[in-house]
Amino acid sequence: MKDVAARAGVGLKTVSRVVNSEPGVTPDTERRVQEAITALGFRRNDSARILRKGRTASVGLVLEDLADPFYGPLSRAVEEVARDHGALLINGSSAEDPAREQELVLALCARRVDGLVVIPAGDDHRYLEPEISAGVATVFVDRPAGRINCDAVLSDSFGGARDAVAHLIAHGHRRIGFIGDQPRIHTAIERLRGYRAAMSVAGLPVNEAWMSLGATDPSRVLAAAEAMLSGPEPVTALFAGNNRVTVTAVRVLAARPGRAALVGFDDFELADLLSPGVTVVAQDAAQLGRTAANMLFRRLEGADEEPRQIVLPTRLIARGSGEIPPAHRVAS
Amino acid sequence: MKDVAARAGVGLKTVSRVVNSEPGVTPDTERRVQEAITALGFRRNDSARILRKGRTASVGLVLEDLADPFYGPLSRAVEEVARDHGALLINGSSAEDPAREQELVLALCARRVDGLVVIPAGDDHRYLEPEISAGVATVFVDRPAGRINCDAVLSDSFGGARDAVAHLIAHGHRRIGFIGDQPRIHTAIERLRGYRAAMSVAGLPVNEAWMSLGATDPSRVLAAAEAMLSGPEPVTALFAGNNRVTVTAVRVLAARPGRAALVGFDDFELADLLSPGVTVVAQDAAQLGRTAANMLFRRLEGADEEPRQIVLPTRLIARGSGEIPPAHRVAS
DNA sequence: CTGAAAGCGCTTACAG
DNA sequence: CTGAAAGCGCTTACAG
Repeated sequence: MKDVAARAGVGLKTVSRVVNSEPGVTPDTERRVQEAITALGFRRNDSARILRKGRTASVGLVLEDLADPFYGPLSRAVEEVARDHGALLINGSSAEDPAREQELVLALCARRVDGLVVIPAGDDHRYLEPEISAGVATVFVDRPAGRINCDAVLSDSFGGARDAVAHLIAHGHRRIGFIGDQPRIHTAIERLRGYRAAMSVAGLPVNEAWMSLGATDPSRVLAAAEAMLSGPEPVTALFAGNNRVTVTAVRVLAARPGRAALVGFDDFELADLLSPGVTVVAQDAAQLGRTAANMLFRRLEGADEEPRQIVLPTRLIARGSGEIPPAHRVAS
Repeated sequence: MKDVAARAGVGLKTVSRVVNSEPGVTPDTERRVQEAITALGFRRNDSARILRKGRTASVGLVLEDLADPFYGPLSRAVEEVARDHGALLINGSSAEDPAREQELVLALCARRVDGLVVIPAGDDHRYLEPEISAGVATVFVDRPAGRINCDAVLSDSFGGARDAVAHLIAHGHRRIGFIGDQPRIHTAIERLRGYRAAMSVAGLPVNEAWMSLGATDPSRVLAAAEAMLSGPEPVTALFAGNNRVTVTAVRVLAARPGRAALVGFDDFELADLLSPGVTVVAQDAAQLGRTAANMLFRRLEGADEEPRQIVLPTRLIARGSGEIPPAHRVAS
């Protein structure tokens, strides 16, 4: 910039004005500055600008896994809102590891992102307190913050799970298995609660062997499903706690004779084209991201309300797999 | 930092040393500084650090659409490599709009990302020349740069398409339709070339009505597929130019009597569980991202070779849809 | 309409 | 082992 000013024979401030298209520069001066800019190949350094201005026009997004199809539309929605506000998106995957989540979040804070959208892996976010009081707006998505009071946008995991299980019960099932995410994760606990509530309302007993929380990698889910579908008290239906579990459950069931019923949490592409179509409790990932991002920018524009929690409804979509009746030898 | 130094009764440089855990500080001094840091809630401002150091430890990733399942694993792979090198990922979607691509790329350059991984939407990247000569390492992925000489990592679109179409021909098809992406996009042209090559090698005539390039939104693809499958010279098989097209083609075919054959470019989740399973030419999205990111960091570490183009092989996976013979009335 | 001075919060190069 | 000075490349607040 100094070189540009020298070459154009003007002051630094004038160059700054031209670069930012501020008013108050004669057309003639502007032309000289523009010429110097192209001649010297000048490119404004936004780091310096940021240092001076205080705002970085960037927001951080921390999620579990960029490669998970559930997070694609969510990220995209956050990005679009950020773009509308002239902000870039810096993001990273926690790989469901709380230590890595914290490392990422703090790295983002050190970069002075204006705000943070977090899909937490951990359940203790007190490490964020200094950052939040220093002014980093933060909104949690999909799962609430742990041990701090913070904005959050969630899906109705409890209600959705309850509806899913009630649906299976309405189709005659009495022995229903639940395979969910790790118990550290809020949605896993909520969906388990919903499962229990539906069973309890229907007056059905629950066997501990019908509930399995843990990692959602295929091998773990496969083992859990096989165990529930075999043994002395086999389940006649499965409720899968998220899209990763559902996909593996579909594979397990396709490979077995005498199909058990299945309802999955999260919709997924082509679920309707499988045979049978997969009945799901759908949540709107894009809407989740959009709502969170809007909340974030409202905070950034100075909204000074108490932290809020927004819960978005889920929707049961019947496609066939959830309407399969219990196998004959199992009918009550 | 000044406040911390004052409170601890030391110089600025000592605080800097503690913050960066550099050697040469007495344990006692260090303790005093640490105390001041926590008491004052000090958080290092990386913007200032970046301004001074020159390197931002961040790389930009510009892709078409974060929500497209093809880019999820690719992004994740780039992120992992960046993480191994201590860099963060800033990313954005071009939405297949060349102007938006350029806007994003230049915004990333103004932030002084160390390097750039670009899945281009446009076909003219001369706007990047000043940036590249200023030292921004750049690697293109999935599609090469246009009108500049730059590193690129591609899948073998031509070979993969040729194999796909040859596979259909080997199963008796003579009238084969190709539905691809917009002709501005390199992969669309290459896959069309592969289609033509396979037809030509087999001595089969090609009807212009059997080739349709354009947007990959469902309505356009649906119309194109319906047109090819109807009319005076209906095709008996479809070759879908990417995963978005394939998914719509699966829907179209499922809704029609007398199934046409289908081979898709790009593998996708659950392709094997559909009925019939969908035969695809698979490319390894994660490998594409990983290779590109490694290339980028090699450049950042000073590798000063000529720009290279790496082409990764594709793999045909037969699952049923590509092995359906032509309908009877159509057999030659 | 234009510019000189001060400063954003760090690090570098140097001296003690 | 420790620190004062200069500077990274911009913008802000002010004066002319």
